[in-house]
Amino acid sequence: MGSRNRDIQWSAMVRRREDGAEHRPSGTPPPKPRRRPTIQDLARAAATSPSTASRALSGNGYVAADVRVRVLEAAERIGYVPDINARTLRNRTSRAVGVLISDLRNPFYATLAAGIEQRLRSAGYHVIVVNNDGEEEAEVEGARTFLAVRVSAAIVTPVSERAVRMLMDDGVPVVQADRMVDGLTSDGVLVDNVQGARRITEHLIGLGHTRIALLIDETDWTTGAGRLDGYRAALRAAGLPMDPALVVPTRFQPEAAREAVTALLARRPDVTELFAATNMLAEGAFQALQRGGRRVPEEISLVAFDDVPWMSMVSPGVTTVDQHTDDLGRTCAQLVVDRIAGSSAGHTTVKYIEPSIIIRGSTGPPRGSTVPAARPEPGPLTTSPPS
Amino acid sequence: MGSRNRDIQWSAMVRRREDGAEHRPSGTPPPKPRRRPTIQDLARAAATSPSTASRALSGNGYVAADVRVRVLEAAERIGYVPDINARTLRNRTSRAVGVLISDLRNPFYATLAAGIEQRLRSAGYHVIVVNNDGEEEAEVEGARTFLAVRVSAAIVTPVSERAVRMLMDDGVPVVQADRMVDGLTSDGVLVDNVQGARRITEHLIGLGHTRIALLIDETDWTTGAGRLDGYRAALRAAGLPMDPALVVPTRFQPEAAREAVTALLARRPDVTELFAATNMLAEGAFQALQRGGRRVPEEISLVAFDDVPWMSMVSPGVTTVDQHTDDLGRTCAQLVVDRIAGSSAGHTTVKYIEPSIIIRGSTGPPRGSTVPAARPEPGPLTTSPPS
DNA sequence: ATTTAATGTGGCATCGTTACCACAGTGCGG
DNA sequence: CCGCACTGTGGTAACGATGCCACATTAAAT
Repeated sequence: MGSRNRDIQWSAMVRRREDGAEHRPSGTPPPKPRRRPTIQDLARAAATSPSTASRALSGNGYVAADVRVRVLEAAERIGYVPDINARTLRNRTSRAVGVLISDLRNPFYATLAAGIEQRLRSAGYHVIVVNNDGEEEAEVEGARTFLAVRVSAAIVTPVSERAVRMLMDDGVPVVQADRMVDGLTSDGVLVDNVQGARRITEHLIGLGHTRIALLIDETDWTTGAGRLDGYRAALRAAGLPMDPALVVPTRFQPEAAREAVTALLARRPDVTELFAATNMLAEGAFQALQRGGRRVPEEISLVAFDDVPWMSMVSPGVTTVDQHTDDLGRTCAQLVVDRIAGSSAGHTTVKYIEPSIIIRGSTGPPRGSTVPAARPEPGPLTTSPPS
Repeated sequence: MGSRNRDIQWSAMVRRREDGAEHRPSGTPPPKPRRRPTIQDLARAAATSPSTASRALSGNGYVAADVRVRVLEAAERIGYVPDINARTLRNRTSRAVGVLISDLRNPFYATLAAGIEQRLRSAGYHVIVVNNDGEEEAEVEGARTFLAVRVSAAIVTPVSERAVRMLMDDGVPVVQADRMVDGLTSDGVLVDNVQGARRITEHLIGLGHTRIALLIDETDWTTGAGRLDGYRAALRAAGLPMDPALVVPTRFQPEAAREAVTALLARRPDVTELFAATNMLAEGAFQALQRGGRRVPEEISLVAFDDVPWMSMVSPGVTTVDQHTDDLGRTCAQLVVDRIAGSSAGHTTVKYIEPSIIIRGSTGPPRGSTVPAARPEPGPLTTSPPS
């Protein structure tokens, strides 16, 4: 399959083709693309008409058994591959779905995309991926691309209202993933942020923490707002004081979070617990604690929302809310499939993914607590049923 | 933008639309897609002909200035978006590029895809992503999809020979990424695996290690073969014995690597250094060391090939070979752009990405060494120039 | 004044596929 | 024996965009 001979691979930075192809001056257009066999060629090869060949391939309408076989064999023989563009043009509907996400480099979005692609592919769709890097312009540009290729649906982790609205205005079914634009009625799959945040906060309270800082980058979306609400609800329910200074705003980058945490710890040495609202913020928080030489969880505990790989690699592992991102992606894809099939016509569906809590070593009783530390390390374990 | 009001978001698991749309029984096809304006509609709206409208939009051929303005305004007004399928059909060339990769959930591939998408998007292409999960069947299926949509090029991290060959046989320009199928002459972007492995092995030898185990999952591809060769070359150059029992084969999953490492350490307690050939293997190796209670790097050192996020989060951080994956992806995309533009016609290009070494805390002198440990922790630092 | 060039415009065929329709056989019941 | 349902086939017209070509108008050159 591959080469075992490194010398061959290694011999040159640039290999030149040795075939007889004339050297064409650079700048000239590439050689005319080889003409691909059309259904006309196929019909000829199978000694029938294009209409019949089409019916034989698609299974719509009458075709004699032997003719069908002839057509299929001929298709195989001449390497016929139908032109999706022509088909889409004619049928006015495609098997393409647009996926518009914020940042493939973030494992959350990568996993989401993987889940979406997996299910859509097995349902016979292909996926056009546009990354928007969190920028509205790129998002709108992506939406325009989706309209241009006539995708039959789009899955979007929205950054702004415009893109989703554009798509919906044009009649493209949209599934919003992870968060939804307020006021736009589309299908969606959300995580139960309130419940996840509340449950993990309760876990902390149960350990004896009373001064829990929440590190958060936005509260404009249901994600941030829900996590804040869950945090507050847990405090309220436990009758704990709600100290506004413990809700620490930050930008979304790890570096920003790191600085925010460092500043917080200097300002409020009484904090015994950090709750990072996203995996990026958790990254910064973790680094701040590490560089500050804080022992976790003896001096200070840490929890996160959104489980990503590094959290189970570090020690102590980070206690976190598992969003079941893969499932989130697959569910989005399923809604798309249902919507296209028409089985969800007449109403929109918003599904909630029930997150679970993964308790690792980063949480323990607050320092000075009389309760002996019962650390479940090693080996992450889940305390809630799968969603 | 988003909702601050969790109660609204929260009120129901499934919201039903309140508009007057009649409830259609499920199973029936969705309502007819709203007819999108065509270039005919645009021409009418701009009081001109389709030909002129086309010229006005594309900039090919003569159009009076005022007419151009009228057309552009009309396009904006009626929301005209050209149909890519019709255009592709007519032009026999598209702005779509297929990307066929192994595993979006692996940060290596996710980053690669992100780099590819980024550059292609800025060059005006859109990307069709197919994940093959390392399976040949899925890969071939993906290639078939690319042929069907008439992509103008494809970027592939090959799993088998078939898919790449299929594409090339059909005249689709292919850029092979990370590894290349032996005997197929296409553009490609590879990492200088030999050099990377050699340099990091030399680093270990410089620290005093002599019994360095290489954990590796395959040597059939240039990736594995190159890393093995680099490892051997460094040993040879240093005059160290080449113990075949220290080249440890394993399957590619972290779990397999974990078991392989555990078994190795039991069998060969004299090993002072582990070199994991991929990020997945490093994950397993790291876990094995952690669970086995080995102190790193005092008892045993660890290095990896391919830097992924968790390696800089754990402590000690993992010394590793940085493949500049993002750059790898962007370079692939650039080759595609050049190939389509015809500027690389007449020869194929294979580019090598020069990796660099990131020294973190997981490497130190072997136990029993008289040289005092000079640990550069904390703070990763790069010892080589960027590629 | 007449040719020639430059600027502009619209008609038309085409890309490859499919659905609709007309039509041709066959078998069967009345 | 005729009509009718059923099976099966191929012709044809679209889907929407575009580039070629013919043609029209004006400006410039002889």
